[in-house]
Amino acid sequence: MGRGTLALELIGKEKSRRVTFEKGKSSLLKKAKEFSILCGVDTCVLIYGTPAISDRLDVLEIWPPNPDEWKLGTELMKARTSTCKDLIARLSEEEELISLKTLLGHRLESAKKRFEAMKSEKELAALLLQDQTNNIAPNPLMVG
Amino acid sequence: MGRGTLALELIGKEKSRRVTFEKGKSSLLKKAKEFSILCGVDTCVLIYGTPAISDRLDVLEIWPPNPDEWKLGTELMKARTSTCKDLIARLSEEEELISLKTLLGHRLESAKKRFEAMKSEKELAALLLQDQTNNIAPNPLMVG
DNA sequence: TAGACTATAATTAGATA
DNA sequence: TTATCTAATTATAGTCT
Repeated sequence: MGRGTLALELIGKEKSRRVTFEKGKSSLLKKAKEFSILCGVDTCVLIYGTPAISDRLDVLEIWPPNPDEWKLGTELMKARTSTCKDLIARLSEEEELISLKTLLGHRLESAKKRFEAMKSEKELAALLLQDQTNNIAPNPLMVG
Repeated sequence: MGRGTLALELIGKEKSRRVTFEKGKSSLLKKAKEFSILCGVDTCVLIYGTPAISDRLDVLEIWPPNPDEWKLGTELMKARTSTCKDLIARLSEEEELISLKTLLGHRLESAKKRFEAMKSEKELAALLLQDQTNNIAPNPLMVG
């Protein structure tokens, strides 16, 4: 599209790829928001920008934004993210399991073990509280 | 867009809304696929089409398609869905928790309890196996 | 009912600042 | 760098089959 036509394959030039990534991400999320509002359906987009985009870190981007990461509480932001909360609220127990299996696949087992390893409710509460005040640190396993 | 311009609000007429939903879904997923290929990033889209679209059932749509639901094993389909598998494979433990918190939010606790209630590895294996052979049945809690 | 058409709106690749 | 511009292309709302 635009001045020239692009083949449907990985963009070779890193600079062009990064520019197209930033433009395309905005466009995709805008489209998802429009679609969600016009049709009254909850929509969620996950983008895992590595390694073609970020050569040093893995970046998992989630739309609508993670409620834990909200810095401002304006009505506008609340409105923009309400669909995600509704989605969460309406997920049944079975659908949670289906979502988990789909998104986590064969790593379901390790997630289960992780949950079981949590000794107390306090530990979980502390973890949730921590992410509300700090940015999410790059995972040490992924760096270097 | 098109012949007229549409306000950014829920489309009132059910027929128009359903048509826009079908068109918009195709467009959104096409855009996601293009974005994913051009920029070399893994992308996942969840659409929860209820109750504005489907008045009787809740329909959770996932792109790329849920591997558990594949009926055909062509190379094309494998290629189209490989990004989702890669996404899953590369999720770190921390990122799993972040994803879980975002997608499940306040229902994290109930999911945790559900996992803990599973008595043995055999139970989980049986559940996974069951969904590979059967279609996912509509949740009785959601119907009627 | 679902698909094709099309005038118009929206997007965007490359260029430029 | 990051933002803006714009010709070229794609998407689509309403209409017609």
